[in-house]
Amino acid sequence: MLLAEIWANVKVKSINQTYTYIVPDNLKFITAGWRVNVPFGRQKIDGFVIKVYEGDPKSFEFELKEIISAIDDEAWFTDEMMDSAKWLAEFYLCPLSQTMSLFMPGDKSKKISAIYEKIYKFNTDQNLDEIINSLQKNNTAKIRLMNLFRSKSELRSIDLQENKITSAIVKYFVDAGIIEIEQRRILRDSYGGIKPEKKIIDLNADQLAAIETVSKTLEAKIYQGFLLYGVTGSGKTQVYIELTKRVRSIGRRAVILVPEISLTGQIVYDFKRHFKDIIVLHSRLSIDERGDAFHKIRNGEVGVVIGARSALFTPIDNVGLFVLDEEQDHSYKQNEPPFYHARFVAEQFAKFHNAAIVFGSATPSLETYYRATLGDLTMLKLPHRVGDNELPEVELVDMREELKRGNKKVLSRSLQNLLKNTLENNQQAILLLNRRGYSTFVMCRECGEVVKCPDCGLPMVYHSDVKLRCHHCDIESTPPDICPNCGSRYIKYFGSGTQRLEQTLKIEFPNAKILRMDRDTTGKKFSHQTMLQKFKAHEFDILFGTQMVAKGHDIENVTAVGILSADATLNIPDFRASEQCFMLITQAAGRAGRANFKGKVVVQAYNPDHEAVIFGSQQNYDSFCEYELPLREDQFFPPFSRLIKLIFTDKFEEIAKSNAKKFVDEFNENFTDKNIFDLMGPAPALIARLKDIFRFVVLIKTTNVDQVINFLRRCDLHIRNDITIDIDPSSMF
DNA sequence: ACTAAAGAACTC
DNA sequence: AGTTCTTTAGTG
Repeated sequence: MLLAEIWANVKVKSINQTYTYIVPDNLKFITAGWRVNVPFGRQKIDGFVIKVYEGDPKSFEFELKEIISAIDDEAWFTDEMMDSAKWLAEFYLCPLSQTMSLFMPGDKSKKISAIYEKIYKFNTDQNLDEIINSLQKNNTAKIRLMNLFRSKSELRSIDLQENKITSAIVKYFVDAGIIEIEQRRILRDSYGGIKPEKKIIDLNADQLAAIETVSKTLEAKIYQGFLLYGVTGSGKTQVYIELTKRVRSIGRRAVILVPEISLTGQIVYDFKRHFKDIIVLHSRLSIDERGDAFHKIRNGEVGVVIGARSALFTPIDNVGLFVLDEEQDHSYKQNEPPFYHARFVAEQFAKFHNAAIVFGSATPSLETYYRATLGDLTMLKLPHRVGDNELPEVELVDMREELKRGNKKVLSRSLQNLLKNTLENNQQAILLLNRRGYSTFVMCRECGEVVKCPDCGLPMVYHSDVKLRCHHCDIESTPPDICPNCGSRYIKYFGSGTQRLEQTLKIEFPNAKILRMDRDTTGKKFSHQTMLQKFKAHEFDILFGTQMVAKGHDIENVTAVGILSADATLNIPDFRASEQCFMLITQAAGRAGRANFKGKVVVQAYNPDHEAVIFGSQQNYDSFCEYELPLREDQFFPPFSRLIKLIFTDKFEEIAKSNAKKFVDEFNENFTDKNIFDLMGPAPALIARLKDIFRFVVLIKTTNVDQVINFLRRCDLHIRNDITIDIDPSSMF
């Protein structure tokens, strides 16, 4: 009898195996990869067919149940998708159902509702002229319909409507066997309307050299990783496009990843100039839209997939090129189960496909940059801006000085003047508010001193119960009234109050049109893009908002950029604080003066002496690396190690803590070489108490992740509900 | 002795 | 996860 191994699509860690079902006669056609409905205990659930084979149901100690039905009309998962899902589940220590769900639009198996339209075709056995001659001359509608077939072989209902042809007339020809009706699936495509003009761009020598280097790998059809390290405005997108052309010309496909939905607009537009068979994928599309996209990809109609990290998980085959634009961006990390990092997954997939992978950035992550210096990735440099536009002039403003001179406003006098001049010249400005994520800290506005933990030196985090906590050492204290460093009373609690900027701007520049852009104002699918388009069309003079205003769009008329509290990121208790601060300044500064005008940037900081701020203002990536890398090596942090973050949770603080401690002891017994396996914690998580559940963090640092992952599996950590495992986490706590 | 509530076990 | 079986706590 035909049996099937099914993986239940129930995202719970304790179900960590396949279940065997009988394949009923009416479903004999199913194979591995089909999605099915099965009875499971007292309920009906959906599941994935892992294997189909001949077997004897009586050889089981229990009665086997039958599969109820198939969900789709074909196998949903290709072999490649299943292999990838298996690898993901193994590496990220999560149930297979979780990683297989990544390859579906929506996490419950749902049949994609296809839309069909009628296509009217002329029966080619017939002679068009003879038919028209045979029609009565006064029946103009019938003649009109037949004449339409002279120019078109197929008609759609729009054509009939436009020519005022009723269904009765169509029916006459259908009954006579002259017209045939075909149902054809309509595939939704929200980006279908974009039809840019072709534009020929000359490539410079650096771009050509990069293209040639990667092309050799493309032609050899082997795996190789590249870092395309190009300053802002150096024409990386053009390199991606040329490489995509090359990979298409040898009959293979390309996957282009961008960090966020908001960034797909520009790159899709650029790619549409050169390619027709593009599909755009991201999580904001409706389930059915994504389903249609999968359908096209599965049919081989798509040559280029562009999208956010989820665009990795499609039925695409024969991929020759992966591109990760802005590879340093943290959006590539999924901060919920299965906590995958698209940068790492894309590289693994490139290995599966024997494909080239290009990581592009003006400010590469230290991980990627370090690998390139080791030769693990091939370094490709684009050191010049296209058209040799000048880099903007950057002025660093010491906000402590501003206060001393009596300016208590959020805008320094320099920035104030810059904005004034910009508006007078009818040019545009971007202001970046640096919100430091979820953590808040306490700082002296006079000397820039931040309250730090006496034990480890990381900034202490301010909590609403008026206490400061170190999230590394579990030490508490009360916030000081006067600065412990200089005795000043100007103590400021950073973390909120950023909304005031909009009011300030309106008062200072009453005639300027101001556009605010942040998470709250960019809800809908395209509003981010429409906002940018409006700003680009100069409907607004000043664009201000959080991080997202700093990211990859070029607007020619922007000549001024201001970064407020540029160094606030430094006070996040995380080893990447400096890197993030540096990146933010560099990226934001790169927005100024991209085309014909030289730009000017004002960077406001309370710690203008910090290397991250100095090198950021100079846009000097190499010096920043020289400064930061030895510090990382010292502390055994990435890129010199990889991290695994474990979070132990429990209703009782003591239990969470002691479970964590128990694990730490077990780990230390197994791994004695601290140069390869090191560990921090347990420490209370940044959000130490979430919904009355206590959370403790253990951070493993290692140069041998695979060995640690195997150890975690041996300890059965992956099936425990009270533990979260995050490999390559984006933050420490 | 009985019932309600909390935990553990199981789902082909 | 959702359901059922098993153990424990609570009650007069």
